[in-house]
Amino acid sequence: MQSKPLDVEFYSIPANAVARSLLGMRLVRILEGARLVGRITETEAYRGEEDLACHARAGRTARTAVMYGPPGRAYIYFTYGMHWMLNVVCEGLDFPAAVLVRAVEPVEGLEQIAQRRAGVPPRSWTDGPAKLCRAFGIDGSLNELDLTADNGRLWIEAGQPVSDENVVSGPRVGIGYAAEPWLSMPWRFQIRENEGHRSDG
DNA sequence: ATCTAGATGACCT
DNA sequence: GGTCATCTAGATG
Repeated sequence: MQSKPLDVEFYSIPANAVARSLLGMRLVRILEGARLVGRITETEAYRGEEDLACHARAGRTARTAVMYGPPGRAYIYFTYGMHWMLNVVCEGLDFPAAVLVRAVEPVEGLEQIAQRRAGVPPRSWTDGPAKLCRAFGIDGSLNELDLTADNGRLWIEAGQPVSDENVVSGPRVGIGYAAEPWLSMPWRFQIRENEGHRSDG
């Protein structure tokens, strides 16, 4: 399936809407000549300086400057001393907003992914924001990259859209420091089948 | 299945 | 100097 990167329009709407729409889209990474593809299954939206969970709550800094730039760029940051996180900038110029890609389902390039995640069970290869970055070789060198351009390294393509009945939304993860209403804002989205792994009956 | 603690460095106050 | 949009291994039912 050959496709073009999603265009700037896709990212020019409120970040929570982008986060919802990104479910089912395809994250594509060209790494050492190999093509890795993952179906996006979980996202989170962060929007504005008022959002106390958003990095931009501290205003424009060296780190958050990307979020104030044009939509469709990658915002990739380092945390916990060892983890990279992939976000896509959303909304308009000078309004800081982004969507964190929290999980994907491996679709292509399984051999390369398996290599990068050696010793880890397949189910856990890309089911977390830092895990997928490791599996896809995404790090700070790709920060600020334009994901709407033909950059030959990283972009997002259209995929099979997910219907509302198959989407679960809820509060964002790991932001316990934030006050209400931001703490409970339902800006985390995931595909229902990926919500939990229970098989009871 | 669920909990806990440690890793490890950039970032903001 | 404390905090962090996390992950993993290890211990416990």
